[in-house]
Amino acid sequence: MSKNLVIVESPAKAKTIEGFLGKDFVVKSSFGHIRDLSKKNISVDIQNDFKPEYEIPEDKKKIIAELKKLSSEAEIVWLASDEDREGEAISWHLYEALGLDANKTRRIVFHEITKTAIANAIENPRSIDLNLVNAQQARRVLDRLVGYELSPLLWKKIKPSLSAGRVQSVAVRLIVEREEEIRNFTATSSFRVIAKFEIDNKYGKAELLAELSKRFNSKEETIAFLEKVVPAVYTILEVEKKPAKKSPAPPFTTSTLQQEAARKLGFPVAKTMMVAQQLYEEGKITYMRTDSVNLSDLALHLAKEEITNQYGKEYVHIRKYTTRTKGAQEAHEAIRPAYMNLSTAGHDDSQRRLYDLIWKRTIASQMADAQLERTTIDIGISTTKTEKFLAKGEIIRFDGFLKVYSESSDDEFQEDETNALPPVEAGEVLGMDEITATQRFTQSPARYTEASLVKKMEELGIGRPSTYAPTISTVQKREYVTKGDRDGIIRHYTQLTLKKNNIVENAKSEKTGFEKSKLFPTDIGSLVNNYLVNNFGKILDYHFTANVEKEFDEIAEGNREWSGMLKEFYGPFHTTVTTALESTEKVKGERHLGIDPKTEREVYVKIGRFGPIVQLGETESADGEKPRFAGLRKNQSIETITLEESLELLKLPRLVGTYQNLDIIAAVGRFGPYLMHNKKFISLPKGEDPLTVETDRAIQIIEEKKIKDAARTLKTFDKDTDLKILNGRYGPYIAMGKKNIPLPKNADVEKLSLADCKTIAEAYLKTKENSPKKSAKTSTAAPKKKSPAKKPGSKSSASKKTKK
DNA sequence: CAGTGAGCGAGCTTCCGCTTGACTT
Repeated sequence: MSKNLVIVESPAKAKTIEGFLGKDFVVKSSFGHIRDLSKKNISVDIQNDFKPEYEIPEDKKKIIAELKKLSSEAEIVWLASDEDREGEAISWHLYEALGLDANKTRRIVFHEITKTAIANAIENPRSIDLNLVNAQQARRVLDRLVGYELSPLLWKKIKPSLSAGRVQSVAVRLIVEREEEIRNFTATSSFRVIAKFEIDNKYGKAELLAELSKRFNSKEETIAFLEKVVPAVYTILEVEKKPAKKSPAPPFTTSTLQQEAARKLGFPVAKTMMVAQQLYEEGKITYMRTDSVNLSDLALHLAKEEITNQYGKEYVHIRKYTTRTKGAQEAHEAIRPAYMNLSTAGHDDSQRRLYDLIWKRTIASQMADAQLERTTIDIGISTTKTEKFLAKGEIIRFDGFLKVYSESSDDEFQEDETNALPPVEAGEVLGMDEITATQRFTQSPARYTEASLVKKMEELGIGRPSTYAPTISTVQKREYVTKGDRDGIIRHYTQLTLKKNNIVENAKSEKTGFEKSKLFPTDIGSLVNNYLVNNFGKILDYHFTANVEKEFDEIAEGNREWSGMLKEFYGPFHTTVTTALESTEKVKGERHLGIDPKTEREVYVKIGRFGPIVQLGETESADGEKPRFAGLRKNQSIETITLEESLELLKLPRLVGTYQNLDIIAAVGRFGPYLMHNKKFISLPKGEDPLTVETDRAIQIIEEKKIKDAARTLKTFDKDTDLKILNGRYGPYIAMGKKNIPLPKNADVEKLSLADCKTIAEAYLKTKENSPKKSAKTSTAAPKKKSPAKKPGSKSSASKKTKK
């Protein structure tokens, strides 16, 4: 009906813009891309200049139908997707899929969502930039070729359902190599010497801590130094004061928001994005997937007003930040509050905290520098010329932006705390209270957190704001990487103290290396990575993306033909894939650990069907004896396990003792350590070791489990002991043999007869057979996927989220 | 929920980037 149809990418944006344009405009959203290569096969005609075969995915058909109808009725269709490579492609796909008429189609772009910006865009339409579209097609096709040729290779060589891609494989590589660095790291130690001086001058009494200009590598050197300074006199040589300043960090991009929300609020990146999305949809913040640090003029103006009102005009310093990130496309503004004068917003705690962070960061970015004064005091030692003590301090003369916000750092081991120093003057002689020399160790590189991995990926130009969080979830879903904690280790160190002319040595210990929510590579992650790095080094290269981006840019500028670029890449790539496929050998990452002294058989560690295992003996041995296997424990890995640890594992299953004339066996299975008694499995509680658990304790655990099971049993039948009604996590259910059948919500357990149960069970199993695509055979391989078992009759059997 | 590991081998898995819901678990 309307004269003008405007199509943007996001519905929230559509709503805002519609308000700015008059009645003659209707604004709709495409919800992102509307066409793509088919998921089922590679969908690229390689022989025919890599022609992509596009289709409209099922969930976009309704949108396309609606847009088609509206566009046929409109006089002018305005394609207003983002002004980057992907946005240009969206416009082109819309043009093609909707069958638009060139004469009534206009391409417009705007950088900020204000009435004037949009009016301005409408005044200055252009046509679709096909070079930019082709650059996007090259990107899309290259990613498809890499992903859909490498993944099947992994299925064949390593394990089904694995995946590889330009982005995810490099992300995994970063984590695997960081782990290697940590493993190869050897800590060295040095002695850090700190003196405590007593000041007593015209300004009063005070204490002054100062560090020696040199660290000693050995205890002997340290002691020699301390002995040398026993008779020393300490004099202040110089007091140097220097002005310094600190500037605020730029406004948030997706990546920096994820980092700060992780550091300051402890949010995983997926949570940050979810909460930001909620705030965006409420109109509280601007778009949350952006690589731009730019703020609109309107935003700057309002920030200035807000800062003046709240803190005074001396706190205002309007700044224009420029993006230095590799490959940034800057189709949006930085992430900022929609209304600068709204200092709090959000419906729940997470929303309020994230909004607060965004508000403060944005406001601070437009505030004055903090003015500091850094003081260094040099303290001379009368008995040596080669060393001196230094005291460093810092005071804030003008807080500026620090009044509102200060950025956190990833560095967990910041040792230098800076505070104000007491007033002193050159020439003063100081009283020495004590000198402490503490052995300090160098730290291994830190494991990545989700957020620090995003930071690294952004630096390398790998991935985009819309994919950081999904990529991190993919590599975890594939079990290449797990998020976990590491207990620290106790480290012993030496401390030497000089006090009242005596040198005392103390042996001390500290806990070090404790890590929480860090990314660890799994064995399969390392295995896949090593295989890919060895065979596809070019793609796994940290600079691969940056290099192809340069070529995409050439295509975008019209200086290069896109199918030619792909041909150059695909030729050698495909040859490598083909040769790799020809060798039929499976990749198992096998390591030979040595020989078991008892049986004199070889011990190996490798990846088995269900994960890493140790193997005792050959698969095809001359004496026909079969090998024995044992799974690795959670905190063990193929790369680090020793022969001794492997032999320990091979001691299982082990006979613990007997109870009620039946054997108790301890072993480790798919779900961790367990006891087996009377053909029943009983998980070993945390802290119990299957290798050492004793009979008495085992009996206790078995009895506890029996009591628990009894509490779980709601009803049994004498005629059929195979069928029971139990109480589970999701309410009462029928346990029939190995199958579990949930009971209807309103079922009265008391009144149910055996026949009733059987009827319910049969009905349930029947619907279950029919509902999934294929009838579920006994699933041999990956038992991960569960068929969506619907409860019969009740559609709204909404089981509320279970908290763990 | 469930507690294997050999070998055979149906039928399936998979990429990156744009965008939101409609669904479980």
